[in-house]
This record gives sequence, structure tokens and C-alpha cells, in this order.
Amino acid sequence: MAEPIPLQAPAAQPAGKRAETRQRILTAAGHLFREHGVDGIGVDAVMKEAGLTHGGFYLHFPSKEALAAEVSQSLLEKAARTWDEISCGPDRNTALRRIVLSYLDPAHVATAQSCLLTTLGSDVARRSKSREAIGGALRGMLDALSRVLPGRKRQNALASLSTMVGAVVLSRLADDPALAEAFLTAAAASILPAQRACDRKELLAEQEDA
Amino acid sequence: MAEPIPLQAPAAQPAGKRAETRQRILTAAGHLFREHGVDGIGVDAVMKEAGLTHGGFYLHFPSKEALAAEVSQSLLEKAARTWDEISCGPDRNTALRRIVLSYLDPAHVATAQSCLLTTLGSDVARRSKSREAIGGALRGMLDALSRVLPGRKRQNALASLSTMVGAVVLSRLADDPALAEAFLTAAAASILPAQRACDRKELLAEQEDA
DNA sequence: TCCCTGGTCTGACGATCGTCATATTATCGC
DNA sequence: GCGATAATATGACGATCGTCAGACCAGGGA
Repeated sequence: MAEPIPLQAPAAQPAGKRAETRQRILTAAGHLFREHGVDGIGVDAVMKEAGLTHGGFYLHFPSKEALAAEVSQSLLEKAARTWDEISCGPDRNTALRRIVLSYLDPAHVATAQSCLLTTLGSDVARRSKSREAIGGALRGMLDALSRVLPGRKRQNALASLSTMVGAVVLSRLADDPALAEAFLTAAAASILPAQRACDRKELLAEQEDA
Repeated sequence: MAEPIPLQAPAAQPAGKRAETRQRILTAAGHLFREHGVDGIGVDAVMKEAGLTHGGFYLHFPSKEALAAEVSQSLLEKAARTWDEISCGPDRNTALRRIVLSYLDPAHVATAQSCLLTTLGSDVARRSKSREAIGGALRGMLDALSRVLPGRKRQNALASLSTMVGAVVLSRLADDPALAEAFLTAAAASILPAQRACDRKELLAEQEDA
């Protein structure tokens, strides 16, 4: 022991390859977990999606549960960062509309790659590791909402986030496409009461054009 | 063929035993699916919970997916019936409050045996059989809500159901108990705007006493 | 009484799950 | 180039999954 410390380079690391591979696994799991549920997909499918074979998984994560927790944290923190930037951005008056209407965008909801809260809500709720991992991001999203909401901001943020999450869940539950879209537009209308109705329709149209 | 029709009794059936056993499987699956997710529990565990062994399962249901669909339909139709009775009942003016506050009861949410929409929402959304099976009940719940809501009833029902579902999902997601309860009370407050704030607290107190 | 029929249990099948020990490849310092 | 080392691939393990064929057991009609 007591090595002479071989320079600053700790060892021969070919590149930041390891971190990149880890990230690939993370994003692959993000897609597949949201599409099939955590229990609905195996680690081998995740690794295949990442372009690897299943054996190497445990060089990057100690268990599937740990992967689920990290995926949850990563996905929700990304959402929280986005909302935070919008809410702190230049045009505050359109910030709320942009947050709400992008969250409730029918095209996005249909991809099954929407917010973790709506696609893996019950899965995460059952896993204490995952639940703890998203605590900070959840509070971050509430803070961002509070920043751009009128009235009793805290109460309003809690209720508005509930409405958005529920609307997306119900939209994906409805077998009738018309009903699915009705949940989204009704939710948007109830969160954005100050806007005139035509405003909503304009913004939804913009959304669809993009 | 062309039997002489042996009286009214079609055959030797010891009792309505079969239907009763089937119902036992159904309720056991209702509990376990909501607690662990459809993919989180096996048919053997369901049969054990029903007091049977796993082999006999396929005498009652053709597959696990079929069981999931029937459980979804059964659970949601029961909820729809309850709401329907309340909404058509005698004291219309408290009907909305009773529906909303019982749905958002913290004690009930904590049991993980609450509404199918909140515990198995994403699971059901991924299974076309289950999704189709709940279509009618979902519309029934919206109808019941429309019956007791003020204003633009249809829009209001869509948004209110979204808020309730989202609040329960988020409440179970929050690791902090205070935050968990805050989602529920904020949602109740936003759906019951006509009531004075103290009214809500009274009713929540009543709820807790019961 | 005895068989017959319906309902349940036993035992087993192939497939897939999470996990890991080991072999193989690629990369860097010398 | 060469040896060391990190990153990935291989292959296999026990467990559990959904599924089903066949044995067991009870009750009612002859």
C-alpha cells in the first residue's frame, strides 16, 4: 500500500466511456419503463435497447430497483429544471400557459413518453427508494408553478399540478379519442381561468403547428 | 343430442359454489393488483389470497390479462354505482361534498386500496382489454359528477375528476406526509369553491371521526 | 349403492426474471 | 509493440412467471 500516487490520472480510463454508457442505459430505461412499467420490462430488454448485452448491467447499477430509482430521479429533475427555467425566464406572463399547454399537449401525451408522474406514478409510489429520489424534484415543480400562478399560490400550485397529472392519466385511460382530448382541454381551461377561451384555442393551435 | 331436458336443473351443481369462488378470486385480485400492480403479483399469490391453489385459476378465467380486465371493470363500476346513488340521492346539496371528500380522504388513500384510476391507472392504460372494459364506468362517474356540479357541468366534471385522480396519485407519491395531505386538501378546496374554508375543515374533521 | 359430473388440487412444462462469476475485448501509459 | 486495466460480452444459476393436463374429491340421480 501507500502507492506513490501515479500522477493525477487515477488509472487508464479509455475515455469518459463509462459515464456515457451509463447514461445510455438510463435513457433506454426511461423510455421502456414509461412504456411498459417497471415490472413490465426486464433488464435484458433495457440493455438491448441501449445496444449492450444484459450481463454488463451490474457494472453500472447495483440492482434493477436502483435503476428504477435513478431513472425516476433523472426524469423528474429534468422536468423540474425545464419548469424552473420557464418560470424564471423573461416573459413571465406567458410562462404559465407554456407550462400547462405543453404538459397537456395531446400529441405528447399519446406518445406514452410523457411526464413520469403520469406514466409511472403508481410504480414509483410503491417503491420507497424511487419515492424518496423524486422528493426534491417534486417540490421543485411545485415551486416553479407557485412562481407563475396567481392567487393563493401554494394551494393553487398543489391543485393545478393535481389537475394536470390526473388529466394526463385519464386521457390515456379513455378509449375514446374525443374523451381523451376532452380531459386535456378541460384541465387546461380550469387551470388557466384568467385567459379568454379563444386564447386557449389559439395556443393549442400553435402547439399543434409546432 | 336432443336430450329430453332433465327438468329445470341443468346438472348436478353442489351450489352456486362456482360463482362464489370466482368472486373470491376477483376480490383478492382487486386487493393485490392495487397494492403491487398487475405485473407485480403472480396468479399463484392471487389464488393463495383467495384460499385456493394456483392450478384451478384457469377454470375461472382464460388468462391473467382477462382477470385484470374484469377486475378493472368490476372495481370501477362499483365506484360508478356509488357515485351514481349519491348524485341521485335525496340531499343533492351535500352530494358533491360527500363524493369529493370521501375520494380525497387521507386515511383511505393511505391504505393503497383506493380508486382503481389512481392505483392502476397506468397499468390499465397499457392494456387495451382493460381500457375498453372501464369505458362505461368512466363515463358513469363523469355523469354522476356532472349531475352535482355547478356551472358548465361537463367541463367541470372532466376537470374535477382530473384533479381528484391527480391529487391521490401525487399524495401517494409524496414522501413527506404533510405534503401528501396538502395535495388532498388543496384539491378538495379547488373543487368545492362555493363552500367556505371552515366548511371544508369541519367536513374533514367529520371524516376523520368516522 | 354406485357411478357420473362438476369443482378443486397436484405436479409439471417452457419461458423469463434478476443476478453474477468469468472470459473477452478495447484502451492507455510506457 | 507490450503489459496493465477498465469496459463489455458470455453463459449460466436459481427463482418465479403464466399455463395446462391429469388426478382427486364431493354430492345428486339412478
